[in-house]
Amino acid sequence: MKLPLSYYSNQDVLFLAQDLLGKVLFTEIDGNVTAGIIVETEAYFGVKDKASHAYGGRRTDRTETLYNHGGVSYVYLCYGIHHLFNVVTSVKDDPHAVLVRAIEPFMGKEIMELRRNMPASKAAISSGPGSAAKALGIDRSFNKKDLAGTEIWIEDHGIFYHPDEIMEGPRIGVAYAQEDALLPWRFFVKGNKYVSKPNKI
DNA sequence: CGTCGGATTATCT
DNA sequence: GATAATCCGACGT
Repeated sequence: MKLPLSYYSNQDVLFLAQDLLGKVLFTEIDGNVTAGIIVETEAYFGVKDKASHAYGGRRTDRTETLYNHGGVSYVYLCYGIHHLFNVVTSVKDDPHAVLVRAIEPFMGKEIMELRRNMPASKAAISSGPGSAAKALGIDRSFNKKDLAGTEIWIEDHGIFYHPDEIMEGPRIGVAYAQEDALLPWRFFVKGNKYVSKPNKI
């Protein structure tokens, strides 16, 4: 069930960004397990992607996480408020990553409701990368964690979306990346209510 | 329903 | 000192 480390060493981040749709992201914090089905992702294409923190091979204290072998988490603070969770993929020194933008609550919904202070029936509880991370209790202490470990991991529950159900479009909030902002590297499940807006191409 | 702008801080220049 | 892979409450329609 738990995805092996070898899963993340695939060097095709565009494939993995789509393949992660339907996989289930778990966290365990102080004995509290929460999990959500991944329904929206974005691919960040390493050193060649102007929207990537590792564009041009940039290495800083923050981006060093991205240069790990695939299968670790990359969590950073955005706009001073929001924690964004990424899956580092590919091999060591090839800094590809997949941003998890939305999840569908799957386990521990009551805990998510407390963390988000809203009912799980509301799509906003885990729609958008900042909200999804908060629902799962992810903060910067989850940076550089082994995704085959016991604090945060991803399982395959055989949830499969037909290719017709997987939509693609430009990534969100990356206008600064110029021509790379137009690349259709955002993937989401058609019609799923937890997908963040805009949920059309 | 849609649009607008303030929040809040690690990180980089 | 400026920026940022965003969110949410306030307001107008």
